[in-house]
Amino acid sequence: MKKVGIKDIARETNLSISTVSRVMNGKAEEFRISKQSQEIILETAKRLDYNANYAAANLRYGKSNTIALVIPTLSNPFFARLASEINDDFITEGYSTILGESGEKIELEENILKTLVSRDVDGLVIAPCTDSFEHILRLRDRGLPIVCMDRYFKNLNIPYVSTDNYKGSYMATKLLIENGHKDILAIQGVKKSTPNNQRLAGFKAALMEEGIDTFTVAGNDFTAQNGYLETRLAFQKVSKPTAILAFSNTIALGCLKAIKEKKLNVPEDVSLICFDDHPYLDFLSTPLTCIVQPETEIAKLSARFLFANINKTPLESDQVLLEPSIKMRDSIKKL
Amino acid sequence: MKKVGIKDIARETNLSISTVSRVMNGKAEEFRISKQSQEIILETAKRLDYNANYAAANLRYGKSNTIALVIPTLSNPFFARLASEINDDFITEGYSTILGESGEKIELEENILKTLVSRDVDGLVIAPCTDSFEHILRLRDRGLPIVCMDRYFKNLNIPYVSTDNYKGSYMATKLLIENGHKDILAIQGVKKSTPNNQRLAGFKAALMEEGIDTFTVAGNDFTAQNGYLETRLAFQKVSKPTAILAFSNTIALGCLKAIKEKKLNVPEDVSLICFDDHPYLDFLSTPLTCIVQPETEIAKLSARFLFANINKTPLESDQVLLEPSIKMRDSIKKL
DNA sequence: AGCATTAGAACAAACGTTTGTTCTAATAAT
DNA sequence: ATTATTAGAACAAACGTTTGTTCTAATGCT
Repeated sequence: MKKVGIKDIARETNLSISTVSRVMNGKAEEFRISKQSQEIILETAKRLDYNANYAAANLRYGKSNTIALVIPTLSNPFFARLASEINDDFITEGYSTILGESGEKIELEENILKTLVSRDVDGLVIAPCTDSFEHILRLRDRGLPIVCMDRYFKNLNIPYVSTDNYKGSYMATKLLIENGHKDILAIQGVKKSTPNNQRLAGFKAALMEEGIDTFTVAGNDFTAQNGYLETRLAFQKVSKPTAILAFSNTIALGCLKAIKEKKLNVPEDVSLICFDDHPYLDFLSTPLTCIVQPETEIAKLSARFLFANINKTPLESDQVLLEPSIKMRDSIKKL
Repeated sequence: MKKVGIKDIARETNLSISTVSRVMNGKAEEFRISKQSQEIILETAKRLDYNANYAAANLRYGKSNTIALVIPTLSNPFFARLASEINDDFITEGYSTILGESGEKIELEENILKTLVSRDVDGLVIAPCTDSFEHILRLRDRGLPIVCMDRYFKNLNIPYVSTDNYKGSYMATKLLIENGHKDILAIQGVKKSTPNNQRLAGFKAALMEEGIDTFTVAGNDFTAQNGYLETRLAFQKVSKPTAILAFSNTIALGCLKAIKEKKLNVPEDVSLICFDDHPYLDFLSTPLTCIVQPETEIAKLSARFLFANINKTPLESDQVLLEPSIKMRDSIKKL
């Protein structure tokens, strides 16, 4: 692809390369380039349709104006939302985002990070897919600004922003219990992820507090399939749960499918509550009560933390858990 | 960020930079580097945790191994799906994807494309947000491999892959008519996009064929809000539509909301059919019949076309419309 | 008039690769 | 023994910027 460079403009205007460079970078005043030269340069730049070569600039300047966003998958609407929001923030700060999807596979995640270093990204926002962190730490130790989003490492002084998943899960479980449920099935997502662990802990803590020790935890993926399978399994047992806590709305969708197949209804036959809000939850046959995460704030804060890190602006605190809330709809039955 | 380069390896091994480069690029045999040298280079590369500097390689080699993906927004699940699928394909071909979201704003789209050129992307897959194409053509004329995905320009010999939206809309409308509907409201999305135009045309053609001339077209955005607003408006009129054709499932969600507010039901009071399938459609209070697009194939084919273009492998045809299909659920009432 | 200052711009090195060319031993051929 | 060949590797230019330094007129000062 033919490109018009700074050099072409220099030739065209009979000015030097450095002069052109300075004008194009807004350093004209600083280097007292005459108004006249400035004008003629800007004009020919427009006329020739000049495009800076970032690779060259990057090489020289040591900055790529590029940020890596690494998430499990865009097909989970929760992450798609986050990605969309944070991409916006990156753009407005003058960065482009390079997308990485780990597909919840640690080897893939490691590979992605490797190529990112090669691409010389200026920062990384990641939702790590497991609890392994050596590869991330290695980058941090090399000085790459990093923030964990949604998923994080508690004891690793890497900035993070996530929801207080423990609390969300605790609240949801309490709600279920308050409504008389004593036999609750929790269908979890990816086992080694922080949110999942926290949700599990919150779930158990709430049960413990109420002296309930009959519960089941099943599942291993934030997918509808997982929700479907585990729900089917649960309903084959003799003692069926009266309520299900799904660790994501995608999982809940699977639950719904299994429940429907059994010709059962929510909440008459089973109560259901799940993590992550979504517009469609309002229109399901039974609108689903859910734990909502403040996605926009998560994205905004993650971006803020990252740029603080990049620009070396000290920050009071860069590890935060945002408050979840519960959106009441109609999927919980009072027993 | 400190980085280990080819130079460090050269110093460490007492071999020359070029030798190291050749080994790292798998050109060892070609340049008859001794087995011994190869081994020692590979080993120290691993030991030092070497990371290629793509910016430098790009500058020299003129290739960035980067592809730009420009879509309206990730918060539309349809595009999120496409993005996820095609990102996969890019990765497996050894490319990274740079993400661009136009937010349906042409100025933004133009800006994005401008910075992409600067970033020296090797290719572009775009779902253009309007019918304006000069900025895209300019890139094509400079030799940038481009393919349009979902949205395209009919007479512009830029490769594209999309669904036959005319047909999809035609089929859907026919279905409605066959079920006795004569007063149909079409709620459209972004007006100047090809899919929207095609859907509109298909809708009208089907009506025409049946000699029906009472119909309404409203709306201007692929959002739930738009669907909500237009549905409300429609129900304020004296002659209410008996069926709605929503140009996206996001729009349909808005319809549903308005319908629910009016204490009406689908399909008893209004029939509803929409574009784009999604798992949650199965679990709505009334499972929605929809026109499904072959997203995976769209992504796969787009990637194929792009790489054919990049690798200059001639292609029989690179402008295709894939077949839509209708997934029957329960949202259409026989009048 | 002579020197110092300044405005305006050019020069040239450097960033980390890739790659065409050249160099140096060692081996093979005569 | 001398020359030709070859294996193995080093040299050096180039990619398009950015930026510290240097250059050249022109102006200001005494």
